[in-house]
Amino acid sequence: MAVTLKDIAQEAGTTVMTVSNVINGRYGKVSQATVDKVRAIAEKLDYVPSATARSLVARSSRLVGVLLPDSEGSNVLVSPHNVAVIGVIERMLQEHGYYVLLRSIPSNDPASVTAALRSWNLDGAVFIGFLDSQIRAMRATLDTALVVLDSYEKNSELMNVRLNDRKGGYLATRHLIEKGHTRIAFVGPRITERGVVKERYNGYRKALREAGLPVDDALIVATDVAHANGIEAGRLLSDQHPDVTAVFATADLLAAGIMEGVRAAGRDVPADLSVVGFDNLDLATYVSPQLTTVTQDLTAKATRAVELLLLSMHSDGVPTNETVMDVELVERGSVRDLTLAP
Amino acid sequence: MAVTLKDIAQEAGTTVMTVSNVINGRYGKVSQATVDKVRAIAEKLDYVPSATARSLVARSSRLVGVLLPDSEGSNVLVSPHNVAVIGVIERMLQEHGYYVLLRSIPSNDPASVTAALRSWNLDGAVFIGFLDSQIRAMRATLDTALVVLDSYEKNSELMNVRLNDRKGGYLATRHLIEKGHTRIAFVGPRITERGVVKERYNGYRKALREAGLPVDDALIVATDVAHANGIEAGRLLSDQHPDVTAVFATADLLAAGIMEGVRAAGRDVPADLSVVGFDNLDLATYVSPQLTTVTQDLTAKATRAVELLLLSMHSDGVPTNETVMDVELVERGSVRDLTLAP
DNA sequence: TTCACGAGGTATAACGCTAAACCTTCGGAG
DNA sequence: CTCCGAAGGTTTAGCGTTATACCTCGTGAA
Repeated sequence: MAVTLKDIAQEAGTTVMTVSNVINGRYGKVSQATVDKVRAIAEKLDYVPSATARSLVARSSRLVGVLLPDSEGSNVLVSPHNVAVIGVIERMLQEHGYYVLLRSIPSNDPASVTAALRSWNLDGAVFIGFLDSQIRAMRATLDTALVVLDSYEKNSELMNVRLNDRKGGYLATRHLIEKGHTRIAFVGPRITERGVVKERYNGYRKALREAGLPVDDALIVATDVAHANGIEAGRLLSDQHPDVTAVFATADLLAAGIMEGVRAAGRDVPADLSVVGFDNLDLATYVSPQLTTVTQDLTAKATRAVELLLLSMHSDGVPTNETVMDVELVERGSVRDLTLAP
Repeated sequence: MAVTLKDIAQEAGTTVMTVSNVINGRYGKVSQATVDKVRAIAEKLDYVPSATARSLVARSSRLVGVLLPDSEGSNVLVSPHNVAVIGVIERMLQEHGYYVLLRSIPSNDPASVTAALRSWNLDGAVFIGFLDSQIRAMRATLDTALVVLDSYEKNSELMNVRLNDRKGGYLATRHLIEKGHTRIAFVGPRITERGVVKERYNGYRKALREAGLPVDDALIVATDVAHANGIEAGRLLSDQHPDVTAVFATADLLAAGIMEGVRAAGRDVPADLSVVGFDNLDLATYVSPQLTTVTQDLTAKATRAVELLLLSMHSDGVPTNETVMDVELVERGSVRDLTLAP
């Protein structure tokens, strides 16, 4: 049985309220002698205040939900990005005295779980990696301060922190152009109306246009972003598009696969085909040649998200609508410089 | 302001207690008419019971702590293993009506945070990836049902779920022996009195002895388990031990590095050197040749851990002391069969 | 001498919920 | 016609805290 204020009060021969005052540093109302006595007893009994009781009266739980989609067995935790992000978020919230309630959300019926979460009276929530439709469903049932990571919905009052994917696509493609490439393939998931891929594609287009190069739809390879898909894409590219000298892949995993596929087809990276990825996974430095890729500052992203969340938890005005985090290109060994003598 | 039992009672013209009975399915005490009315109103007002209030009276929080060590910026979440494990744990606990409180613990002063956690009156806790000394410190302050993942402490009353690392080392080495290798290096962290590495090493020794092969300390390479260390080790092995035809590396990351180092030294895997790893990371299938490695069933491990935890949460008797999960060898392309004609 | 005031408390109520004891009514059984 | 028990409640108390209002001194000013 846990020690309560009452226990301390009894032993100190005073009231619960006085003990509470001491524990919470509300001196002013208490004599030094009492403070000392209560302090000593609390220490001796190893008193820890009850978070639940406090939540009840304070009408604030000090709990922040971190919600991830759970698609039958493999949830988004799996992405190394999100893992790092969650780590940073947890640590920051901890510093501010908040606790993290981790919850995976069934993709088919997100609202069912958010309803359950509401019972915890969360002070805030972070959504990571959800589809827009899911976000909308959850936001409706869960009633808290809220920040979303990586949403691409336009017309919303959500606080959203996402990457500058367009710039990423642009930087990758421009880099290839600067190195003398003119036939540059775009490999990634099917391009939709809006979303990450569309953004990256827009950056790709922009770079091409800016350089006066044609945008050739034949150079767009639509595929999933797993390693195996990359291998296939690399083969295909080598076989059917021998004129292509460079690829921008929307994910490192894909890029790594492409490198292997190209090699399997008897060609070489970067001699015959240059590759730029996106994400800067650890993997990018494990492959050889090491992968030139687009990188983001995960810590900065997570930090920004928590800052925004804390802000909107403490003041009711929603401060910003969308924060777009910067990206950079990391040059490594997977791009050949065609402007040098052959 | 959240809807409470009181609100419903008012609107239904009855008492809080009756509403509580209806909400919790304690019929028997309530007429069908009342049940229906209260139900309807609760639905209409979108009532969700307060978890904090319930915790307070039930003296059980429905909260399970999942604790991870946090060593200045990069916590153990980073390991893909633990990520998967946490995912499974969360989902299982969710099914049983528990919520997960995720917490990273400063490695230097673990007890400070566990004290704070105690205020949540956790129903249980899972420790993942801690050192024995830390576990002891935390166990002392945190007073709950408890299950530990991957501890190698012997003499304890902890419930511990760990891998059969010894068997892993044994299987890897035996496989190499079966393929005709006799000079087999062991690459991994320094071997300590007890712990993962020691266990794997014991397995390695056992396989060698069993085959009547000498155990040569010169073939033990102590190193960290990062990719870069692997490269170095691969080089070193190629340069200084040309007679060695096979390596057992205690981690896939290391194994992948070794493969690269060997290649950098102008030799080939598996032609000149065979490599077996440990972990079966995704990476193992991304490298070429694909890595032969020791694998574990992460889901089984996480499941077992939660089962044990639930057990010890519900009954006070500590059921088991240590559960050792099985491992298997996955054969892929990084081992050469020397018994075939050259 | 009286009064106001501050210092150092104590008492009460409330947060939202549940367990347990306590009231009504009503329809039989004795 | 009295008493009993069941059905369908209601009341009271309590989980561990905190906010707020309320007491009781002793001191210094009027």
